[in-house]
Amino acid sequence: MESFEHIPKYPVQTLAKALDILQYLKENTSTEGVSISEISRALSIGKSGVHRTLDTLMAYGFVEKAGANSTSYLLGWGLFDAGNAVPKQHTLNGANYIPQLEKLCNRFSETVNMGVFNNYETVIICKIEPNIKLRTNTQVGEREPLYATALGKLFLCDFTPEELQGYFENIEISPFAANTITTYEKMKAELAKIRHQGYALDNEEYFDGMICFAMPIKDFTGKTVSGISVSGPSRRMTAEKLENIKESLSTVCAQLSSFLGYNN
Amino acid sequence: MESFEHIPKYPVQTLAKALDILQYLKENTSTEGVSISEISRALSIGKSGVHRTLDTLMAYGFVEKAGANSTSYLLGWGLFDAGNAVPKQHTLNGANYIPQLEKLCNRFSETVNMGVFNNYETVIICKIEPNIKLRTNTQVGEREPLYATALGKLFLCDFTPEELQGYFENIEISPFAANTITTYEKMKAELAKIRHQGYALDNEEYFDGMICFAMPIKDFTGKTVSGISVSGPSRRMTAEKLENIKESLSTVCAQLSSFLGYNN
DNA sequence: CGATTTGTTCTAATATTTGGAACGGCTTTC
DNA sequence: GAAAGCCGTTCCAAATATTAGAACAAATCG
Repeated sequence: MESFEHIPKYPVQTLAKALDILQYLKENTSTEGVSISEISRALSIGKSGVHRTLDTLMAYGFVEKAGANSTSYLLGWGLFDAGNAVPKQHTLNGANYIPQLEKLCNRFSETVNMGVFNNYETVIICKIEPNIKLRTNTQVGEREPLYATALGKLFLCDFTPEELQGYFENIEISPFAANTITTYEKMKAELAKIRHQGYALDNEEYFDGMICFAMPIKDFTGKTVSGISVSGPSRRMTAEKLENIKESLSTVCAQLSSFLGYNN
Repeated sequence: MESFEHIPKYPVQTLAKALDILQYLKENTSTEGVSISEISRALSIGKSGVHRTLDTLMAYGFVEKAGANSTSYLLGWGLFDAGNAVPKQHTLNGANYIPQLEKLCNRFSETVNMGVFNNYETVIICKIEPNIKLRTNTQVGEREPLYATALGKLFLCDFTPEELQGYFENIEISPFAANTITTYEKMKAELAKIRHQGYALDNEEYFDGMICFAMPIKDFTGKTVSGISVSGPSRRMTAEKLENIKESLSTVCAQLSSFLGYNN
């Protein structure tokens, strides 16, 4: 996995430690926050260093104290804000794609996801659900593995055989569901099929009982920069419905791709 | 103005510079990215330092290169990721407020917003709309000025007269709509009224033809940390309706405030 | 009520960051 | 087409900022 990540030649260690702390804070799920001592122990950084780092991060709103008389820390709204600025700088921003995703959601009454490729994972950047009461496991901002999802396989299509092999050698493969593709060879064949078809199908490869149909959005270089998926329970995703989804998605993705300068 | 910000006793300067760079990157609106030299000039940090810092930030996905062969930088999806984790661990999260906001939205068939105070602006953290087809200009994660909105004025209520004056001297005032309050004196009177009433009204101060009613959520220190607003076209926001909104919001905000330890 | 653990402060030793200079590649300009 | 300028990148030694650990008071636990 390391070979895929960007490794700075001249890392700023102080900053790296601060980002490690931020990452550790992010993994906290409670609203109680995390104490300085806990961070110190977990990351093997001196208490005083953690203290000073959190103090500085707090000045920028990236972390906050957890509340009442708490001395524990949470991620702060300044980080929320900064995070929400990210999509605006990326190429698809001007395309006004959300109404299109909503139309797709309304038409098929299934969950519509949009994802981008980042650091050998898919980041869900937009999610439209048919019924607000039905919540699936994934949420905006979360990451999904490439090899087990329809969106992810679209991104894998841009990998050379060597890159794909490297990917499979470096990541930890988990059989999430009945049909998860777990070997390089099978994936190679699958990707060939996807490239030929122009769409990807996740047939119970990530969640048992769930099928996901996805198509790519490409930029002017032909690279798949994003993708849209429609997913639902297998029994509702009939062949006929999938065919209709394919047609609709095809139109939307072609339009967004041309927005990015993709021809043909 | 400064007195509001948290000033670390022992700042980690290296980290502070990195966060300055991140903030500068955030202000960029284009999809072209920002060059190392530009950042270096703008923030008076040596080119090599900017380079090394960006390299480290890139390793964590907080920034990205703008394109395959580009040497300019954009905010990265790792930051998006981190930002989306913020609401999940915030104190109000445990209050499970979204259903309450939805109830408000359903009851009045108007847009319900929730905002928090951060860095002298309001950050919209949740937005519930009665009809998905009607879109207002604001979106989750975006910032609104304090002086022109109902939510913002709630936060201004915590300012001392000196702080308020400093605020008005340091920000750029734009008359967004017919009734935008643009002077310190008028705002001072308005805030006194709001403090007395316990709610804030934006009567066509941000968008012409739009009225917004807001009430504060306070934490254990009595500080207004968040607020909820209901907004709609003036003709629909009758006195009677506003009275009903006031009652409903009052209940919800009191409940959420007590959740944060606010007494009385 | 004693024992532990917490956050915070301080200091001196250390390792880190720093900015400037140098380099090669690229674009612009004359 | 040559030269000048700007770019990102690398390197280095000087100097600064960070670090870990100890010390302390306050809070928590048994």
